[in-house]
Amino acid sequence: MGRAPCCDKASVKKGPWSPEEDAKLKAYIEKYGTGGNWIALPQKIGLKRCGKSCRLRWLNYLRPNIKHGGFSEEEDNIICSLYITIGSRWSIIAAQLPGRTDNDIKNYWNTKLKKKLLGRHKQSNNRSNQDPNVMNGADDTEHSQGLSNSALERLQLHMQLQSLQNPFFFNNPALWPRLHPLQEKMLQNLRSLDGNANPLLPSRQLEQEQPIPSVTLQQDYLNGISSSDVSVPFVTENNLMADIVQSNNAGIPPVSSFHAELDEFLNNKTVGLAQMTEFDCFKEMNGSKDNMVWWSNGAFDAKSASSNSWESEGMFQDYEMGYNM
DNA sequence: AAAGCTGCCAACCGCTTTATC
DNA sequence: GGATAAAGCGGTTGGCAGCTT
Repeated sequence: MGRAPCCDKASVKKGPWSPEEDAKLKAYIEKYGTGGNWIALPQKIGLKRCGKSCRLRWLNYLRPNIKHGGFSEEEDNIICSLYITIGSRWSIIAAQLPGRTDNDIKNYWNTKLKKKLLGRHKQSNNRSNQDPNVMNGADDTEHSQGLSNSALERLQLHMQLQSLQNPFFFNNPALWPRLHPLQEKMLQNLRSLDGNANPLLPSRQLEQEQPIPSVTLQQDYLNGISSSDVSVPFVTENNLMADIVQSNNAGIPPVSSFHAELDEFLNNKTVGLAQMTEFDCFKEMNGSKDNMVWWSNGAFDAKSASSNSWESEGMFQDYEMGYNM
């Protein structure tokens, strides 16, 4: 038995909003607010619209200070950084970009930014096909049935940036940081799908080849640091995010090399072998728990933070999906 | 000039989370 | 603590505009 519809589908209007409807909704909300009940709102003002539709229209279009289009490079950087870090949590990403809506950012990512990043790398990687340690472009996604596109994209972006920016580092597995077991598992799964021949993924020995229950993995991930190896912090998304956002909130240029490199990358600057600064996203994430202050420092509303924080089980879905294959 | 293609974006759908009783 | 309703969220779709052939 399904859930009851929020409104009478037959009697509500669908499709684009007319200027009259916009004016009605805007005038009412500006005067009285939403009254805490979107469902009842359209009836109050005589709109033949679903409450959800009204809410969406207000949030994405009518709300004051909404910006449309014209994303700046700084915004590109933030979106890209956060996407790599947390995936398609558009509401969280939007919370870091004043005036932007989650829908806007989502559309922008899907139609432009993703192509700008993955597309360009596809070209650059085609030129370096001879090197099995250098990854291919986004098309390899097709070979990875079962893995979420979001997780895969993020992984690809991580690694593509690594390989582009620092071939020396990338070709020397000994220099690689220790990954979280989940991340290792994802890499291994990706490799195994291609019979280990997928040039997207360089071969890398797992240090400990033993099955880990997903519950344990989740717990480890929540802890951020392995209880058995405190000296080598795992790659956590939180720490990178804290860096990215703290830089942004302070209104100062980003201090992280990740940001700088990403900025350079987005601006299509050439990076040669001579420029071997250690571009290491992972290193950026080796912060302390203090970095977590971002989550509660008012950078975005606490409700959003709580409902979307790492303690939400959903964040592990991508990883688990890969692990459980 | 017109048909087909592609990119973009507003809006919808349905699932999940949160709040309330 | 469970049931229900509302809100929030992310994925998907439909339609329009501009471009290509």
